Amino acid sequence: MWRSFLKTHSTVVKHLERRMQEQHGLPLAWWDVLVQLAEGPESGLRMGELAEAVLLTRSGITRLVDRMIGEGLVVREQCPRDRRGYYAVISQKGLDIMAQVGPDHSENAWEVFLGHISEEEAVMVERVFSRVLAAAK
Amino acid sequence: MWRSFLKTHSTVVKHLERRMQEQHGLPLAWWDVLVQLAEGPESGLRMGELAEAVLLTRSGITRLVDRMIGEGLVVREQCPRDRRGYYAVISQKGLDIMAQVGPDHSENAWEVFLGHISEEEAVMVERVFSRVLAAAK
DNA sequence: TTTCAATAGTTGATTGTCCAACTAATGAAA
DNA sequence: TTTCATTAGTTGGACAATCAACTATTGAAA
Repeated sequence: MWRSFLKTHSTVVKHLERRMQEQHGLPLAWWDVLVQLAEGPESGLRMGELAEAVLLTRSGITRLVDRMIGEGLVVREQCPRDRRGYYAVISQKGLDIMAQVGPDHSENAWEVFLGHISEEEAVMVERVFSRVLAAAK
Repeated sequence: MWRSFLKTHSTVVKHLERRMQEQHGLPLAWWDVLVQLAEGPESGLRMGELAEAVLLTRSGITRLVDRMIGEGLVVREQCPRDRRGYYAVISQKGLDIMAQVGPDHSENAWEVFLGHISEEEAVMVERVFSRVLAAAK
């Protein structure tokens, strides 16, 4: 069971990564960042919050955001209350890209993962993993 | 559900990785290789088979095995039937290390993952993931 | 028997992530 | 008010994985 968990993760993530790269030339990690920023508050997310949300270290997120700024998908804004801090904010171009990529990504995710799992199963798996996460915290 | 899947994977793998590094100074990937070789045939596994089993590319496994040979955990043996091919074979030292690491690793895996999942849940999750994998193949 | 596309594995170059060390700013205690 | 441990984020260096290109070998078709 542990092994099928690992293999499923690897297979599915690689599949989604490859598809998104082919279809839009976008790394999956960039998509994750865009989603977090779009779902979060208008003002953006602090670097540390974003790092946690996308499962990277602080230094990892610094560099990822740097690359995305280089492509104009994200903007860095200084935090007025705490001058050590910065917000990462999604740009209009970032929003445009999301609109293009989103439908394809959903279709891919459905094709390779969600489409093979029933409603009850999803609920069940969700419940199990939440329990694991709560304990690991 | 997708997100809890990703987060669980990340959290659990990082936890096991860290514990194994602290307790025995061994990367998790090395453990995976040792397990595959110990479970496989006496003669060892072809590089390509091993790559597939531990979810790496051929070039990835070449380098990983190189490192493990450097530490004396694995031996490379030429395949007599096909002179392009090589077997990776676990050494006595590799077997000794497994004996030391195994119990701790099992305990860690139980503590952070398996211990929070009931028998029926495990069966269920296994079934779901097998279905996903069969379709992705 | 010769040819040549396919296969096994390695290597060079690149990439993305991490750790450790660092700078700058914060805020609570003396 | 001064001090200093803590926190936010960045940076240099290391490392492991990838892709593309390469060598050597295989085996089937001409």
